Amino acid sequence: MISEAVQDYLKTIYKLQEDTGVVSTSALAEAMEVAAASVTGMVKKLASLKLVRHHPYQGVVLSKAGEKMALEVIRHHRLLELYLAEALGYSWDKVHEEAERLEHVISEEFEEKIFEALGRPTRDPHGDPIPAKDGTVVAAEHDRLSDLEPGATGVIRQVSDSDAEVLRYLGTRGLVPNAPVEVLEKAPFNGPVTVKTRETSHVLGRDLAQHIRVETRPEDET
Amino acid sequence: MISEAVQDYLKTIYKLQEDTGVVSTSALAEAMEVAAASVTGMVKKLASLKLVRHHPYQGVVLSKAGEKMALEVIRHHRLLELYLAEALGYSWDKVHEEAERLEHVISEEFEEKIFEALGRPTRDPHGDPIPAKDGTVVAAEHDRLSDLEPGATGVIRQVSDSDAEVLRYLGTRGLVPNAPVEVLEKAPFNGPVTVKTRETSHVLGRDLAQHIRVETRPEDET
DNA sequence: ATAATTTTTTAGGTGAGGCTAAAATAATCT
DNA sequence: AGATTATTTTAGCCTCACCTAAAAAATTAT
Ligand SMILES: [Mn+2]
Ligand SMILES: [Mn+2]
Ligand SMILES: [Mn+2]
Ligand SMILES: [Mn+2]
Repeated sequence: MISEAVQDYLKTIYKLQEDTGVVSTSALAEAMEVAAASVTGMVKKLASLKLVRHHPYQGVVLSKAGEKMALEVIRHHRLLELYLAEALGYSWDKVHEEAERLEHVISEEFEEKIFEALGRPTRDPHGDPIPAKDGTVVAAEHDRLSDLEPGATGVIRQVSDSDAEVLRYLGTRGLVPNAPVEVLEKAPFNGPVTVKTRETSHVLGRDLAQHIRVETRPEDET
Repeated sequence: MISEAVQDYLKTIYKLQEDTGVVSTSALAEAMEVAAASVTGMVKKLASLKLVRHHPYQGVVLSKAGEKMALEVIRHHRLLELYLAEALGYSWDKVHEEAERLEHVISEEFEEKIFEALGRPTRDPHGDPIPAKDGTVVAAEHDRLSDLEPGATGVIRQVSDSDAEVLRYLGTRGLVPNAPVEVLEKAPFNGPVTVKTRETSHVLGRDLAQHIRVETRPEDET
C-alpha cells in the first residue's frame, strides 16, 4: 500500500505543477514543511516507484501513474470538503483541515457513497473542481480578481482554500463562489481593489484579491 | 500527540480487560496480531506515559487516564459505525472496518456533529454501548444465547461485531438487536440451539449462538 | 523438589520518514 | 571568466513501531 506521506507528496507535486510545470526540491520542501534533504530522499523513492520522473538538480514531474494517484487523493479531499459542508454543516473555513486527514483513510465505497449522496458534484465548497473517477479534471482557470480592471464584471468561481482566516473573512462578506461581482476601482501601487457584489461594496487588499478567481464572461450563473 | 498505535493498544486492552481483568502480554499480542516482544516494548511505553500499570510478568491494567483515552477511541468507533449505517447506508457487516480507520483521524467537532445528527444515540449498530463524552458507559452485560435454556424468551441486545461473515448471516435472518427470540431447543454435547424469532425458527451452532447476547427480562422493547 | 514447558522480557535489527551538517552542483554577480 | 551565493544532494543520525532469536522468569508436570 501507498503511505500517507507518499500521497501527500504526490498531491503537493500535482498542485505545484499546475503553476510551475516542473517542481523544484525547495518548492516542494516549503510546501510540505519539511527539510530539503528529506524531499530529496522521498523524491528518490517516488522515482523508484515510477510515480515521478526526477532529473537531479532539475526538479520533478509526475508520471501518468503519479498523476492518477494525486488526482485520487484530491478527489477524496474535495468530496470530503463538500460532504462536511453540506451534510454535516461545517463552515467552509474548517472543511479543509478535517478533509486533510480523512482523505487518506476513506475507502472507495465511502467515496462512492458520499459522491452519490451529494448528487455527483463537480465542485468543492471553494469552487475547485472535483476530479472524476477516471482522472478527468475540468481545467477552467479563471482570472484573479486582483488582475481585473475597473468596470469588469463577472462571477466568483473559486476562492483559494489555503487560509482559513481569509475564508472566514470572505464568507461573512458574501464573497463566495457564484456571487456576482463588479470591479469599481483599483488603486495604483498595489493598492486595494474596490468591488461591488449584489448590494454592498468591499475594499479588498491586493493580496486578498489574489485569492479570488472570477469568470468574466459568465456562461451560466447560479 | 498520541499515535494511532497507542490508541489501538489502549482500545484493545480495554476490551480484553472487560473479560479478564488484568491483560497478559500474550493475549494482547494475539489481539493486536503482533509479536509478544513488540507488546512488551509498547507496554513499557504506555507505562511511562502513565496510561497503564505494568507489573512485569503479571500483565497490564489501564490507568484512569488510559481508560479515558480508550473510551474516547471506542466512542469514535461506535458513533462512526452508526453514522455509516444510518447516514450513508452501509450494511452492518462493513461498518467496522471503515470505522477502524476513521476513528483515529476525526476531530472532536466531527464527533460532535455526527453525535447530534444521529440524535445523541447510546448504541451502535451491533448493540454495543456508545461511551458518553464524560467516560460513562452503560454496563448492561446480557446472557449469551448459547447459555440460555429451552423455554427462555427475550430480546436480542448485542451481536459481536468481530466477524463480518457472522453479521451478514445473522442479518439476513433477522437476528439483530431488538429482535425478540425464544429458545426452543438446545441439543446436548455442544449441539445447536434452535430459536424462534417473530415468525421463523433458526438452528444455530453453539459457536454462533455465543455471538448473540439476549436480555431475558426485557424492560422495554423497540 | 526438580525438570520440562510456557510466557515474558531483553538484545539486536529493519524500514519509513524525518533531521542537521557538509559536500556537490548550478546560478548569479562583478 | 572567476568568485560568490543559492540550491540540491549525500552522509550520518534519530524515533517509531515492528521483527526474530536468545535469555530469564513463572508455571505445570513428574
Ligand atoms: Mn478513491
Ligand atoms: Mn477545497
Ligand atoms: Mn472524541
Ligand atoms: Mn460495533
